[in-house]
Amino acid sequence: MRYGSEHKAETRQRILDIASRRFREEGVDAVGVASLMADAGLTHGGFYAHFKSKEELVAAAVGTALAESHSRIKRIADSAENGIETYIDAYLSPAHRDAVADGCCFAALGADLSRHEDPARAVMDGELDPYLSWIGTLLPATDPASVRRQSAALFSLLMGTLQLARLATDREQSDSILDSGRKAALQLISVFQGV
Amino acid sequence: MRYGSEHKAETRQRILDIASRRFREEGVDAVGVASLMADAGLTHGGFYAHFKSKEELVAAAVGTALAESHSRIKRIADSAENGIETYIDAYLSPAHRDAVADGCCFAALGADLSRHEDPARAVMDGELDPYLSWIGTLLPATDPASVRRQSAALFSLLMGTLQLARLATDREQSDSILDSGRKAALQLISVFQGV
DNA sequence: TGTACATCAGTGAACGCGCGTTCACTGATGTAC
DNA sequence: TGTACATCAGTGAACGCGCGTTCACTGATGTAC
Repeated sequence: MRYGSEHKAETRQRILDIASRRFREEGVDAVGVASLMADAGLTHGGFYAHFKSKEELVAAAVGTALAESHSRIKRIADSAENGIETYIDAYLSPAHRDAVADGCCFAALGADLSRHEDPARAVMDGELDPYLSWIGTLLPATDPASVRRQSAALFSLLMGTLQLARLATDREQSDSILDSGRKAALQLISVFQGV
Repeated sequence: MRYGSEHKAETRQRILDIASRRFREEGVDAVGVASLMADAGLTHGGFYAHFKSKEELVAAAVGTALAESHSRIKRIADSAENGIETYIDAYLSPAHRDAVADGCCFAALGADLSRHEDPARAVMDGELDPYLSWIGTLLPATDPASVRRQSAALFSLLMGTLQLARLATDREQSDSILDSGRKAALQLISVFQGV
């Protein structure tokens, strides 16, 4: 079976897209290579024509997940009039809570990956700084050190809120956790602005 | 080998203590029954004299972990003059960041457990409300609904900050994330107090 | 234009391994007589 | 007090299973002549 010149790259991308979604949804350990390849319409043996190991796939898939979820939320926030409020609302929306597979990679896999020193953790660690810097661009400008502190705190609040909302089984309680986080985030922004 | 009357209960507790620490440190899936029993000085076969299944152990160990880490931090905060500040400082201390095995169970296992509907998740879910209520007792009293919202937001900020600090590989960056969270938490408290 | 060959993405059987779980067994101790 | 027996926490071999990984092979297509 010989294929066109872009065929292999397309297959690799298909595996990456599926992996980046399923890892967030089910956790890295719960998703096996064979099951992943089956989802891509292939058999497990072919996997190693695309990746050296599962570890390497995890790192690449985390990179894909970070890039994808961040570019989506950046697009929403950067095009809005009030970027920071739009960002907060999108991040703490019930839709984001319910769409783990397409959602924030830090919230879904951060606690897991922080346990090991492996390539995937390095990828996520490396993406933290740029992401916090981007959040900084949405904040009222003061000195860089303050912006950095404020970005970190705001994102911590959002990520923690999202995870708590995902943990709560009761729908009403979960919704109210999201509301609490949204309100507190806006209050925090006000403090940052010196209002 | 027949033993004294409390012997079996002691063994069960020993397994639970080891499991509650190792699950937080390494993750539930990474800790096998055999390895756990070896840590307790026993062989794997005896496990099922104490627990019906690994799933049941996980639920019991999560209960132990929650009870232990909460009672420790409550003791510290409740005995202090300014409970809420003491709580924030303890939760966001470098010591807590570095002691995953003895630390907050929500931060260590929350994201993992929120993926399944199993007994352990139910245990953790059930402990969330009481824990947020306790945080509420440290907050300046207003109406119950506000206190609840404030507790949820404060804890989200703390948990998110702790996880982010654990994710960051660079020690200096991690310390500064903890500082950011501490500062933001205090600012949030001030807003809650209407200062 | 037609034929022979090289390519290589994908196949699927097989590998060693560790997992959770089961079960016949052990043997030190408590109890009954 | 001494003997026979019951108890049962813990042992360790064995189970089926799914994991990540390897590898000899396939066969449709591109290339060379």
